[in-house]
Amino acid sequence: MPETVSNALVTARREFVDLWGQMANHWGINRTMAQIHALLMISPEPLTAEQIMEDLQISRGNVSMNLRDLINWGIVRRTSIPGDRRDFFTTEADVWSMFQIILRERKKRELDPLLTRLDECLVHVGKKSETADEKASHEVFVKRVTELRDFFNTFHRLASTLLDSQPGSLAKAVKMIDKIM
Amino acid sequence: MPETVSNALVTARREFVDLWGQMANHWGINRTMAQIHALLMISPEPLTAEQIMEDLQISRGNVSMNLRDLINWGIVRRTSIPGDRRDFFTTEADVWSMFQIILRERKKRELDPLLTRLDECLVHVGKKSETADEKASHEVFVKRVTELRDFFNTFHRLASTLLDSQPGSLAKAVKMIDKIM
DNA sequence: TTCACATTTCAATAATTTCCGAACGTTCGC
DNA sequence: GCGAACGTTCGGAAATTATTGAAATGTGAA
Repeated sequence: MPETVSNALVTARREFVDLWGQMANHWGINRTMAQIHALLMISPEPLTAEQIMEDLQISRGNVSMNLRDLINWGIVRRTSIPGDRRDFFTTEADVWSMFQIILRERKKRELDPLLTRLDECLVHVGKKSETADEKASHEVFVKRVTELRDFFNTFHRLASTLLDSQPGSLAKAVKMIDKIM
Repeated sequence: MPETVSNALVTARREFVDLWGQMANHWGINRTMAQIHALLMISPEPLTAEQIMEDLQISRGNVSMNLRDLINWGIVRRTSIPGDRRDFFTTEADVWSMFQIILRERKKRELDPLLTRLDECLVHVGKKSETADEKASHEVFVKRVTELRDFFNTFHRLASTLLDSQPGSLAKAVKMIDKIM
């Protein structure tokens, strides 16, 4: 990153990195990880760990571990520059691709296990019950869990669809849905 | 909640409460809050604070504060039973309504501010830059932030649409998106 | 191979979040 | 009014999560 950037740009960059970090909190994501990601997104060229360290004022180890996580998520790549021994890092430039990568990962880590475990709840609860009280409890349980399962199943299908669709599909779909309703 | 529920039902209930609590972590939500919510979802009748306390083995204060948050979110209601001085609590029974309530709240708390602040980033960065390096940085910044803004704007519209749509709309919408692609 | 530097790992520490429980306020029945 | 039951709040403890810093490991050039 050039060191000659203007004040306005520096400020706006900080604002963005900070914003992305704050958003991460809401989404259950480590703040520093999100800040590194933000930094990479707005950098014209790949960055070294040292540059990230200095810009965010965090330790070497912290940068290293969070970069590893980002790479595991699939949204950051390690690149190299000829004649330079250091590792450089970039993030996926295209917003839609980035969204798909994150969606794929969260689906795999959260949605799929959620559906599996909801089904397990239904299996484990069994079929019959004796007393009237218990029957009511049983019925409500099965009803609610089944509804949740169906609901998240819709999301599952939505995610699958979005995962192999073109950029812009979402926007188109939203417009169409608007018309229908 | 009846105390005569069978072992299988008790186990399945615990499984569900636990599952919901774990999911909450991924979504940046307090685990206990989610467990209380789960408990209310699978209860045929409203519960008292004391029942929640005992079931989840947590303190009175913890229950009280988390119920307050749940009520602020709008997904839990305080009800009363004639002849009983205690407060009873229920959650919205319908999954789609629950989804809409949460969506509305998250839109207000996260998406709207996000869009505002992304726009602010674009305003603050200004228009011109001098050096070649800076020009590149500037351009990339504006490009990326604009793309993100547009992307989240699509979500904003989607959310608005879903907020005043009928249950089942999402499922229909998913089918439509499938067709488009 | 050795050197110099780059990178990763991890135990210790710091920061943050969550939670308990005591103290307080309120309401109701007596 | 008084006491009992109920609900809320909040300071600090406990648990969890994030971060550092330094040692260990890896890597490429000569």
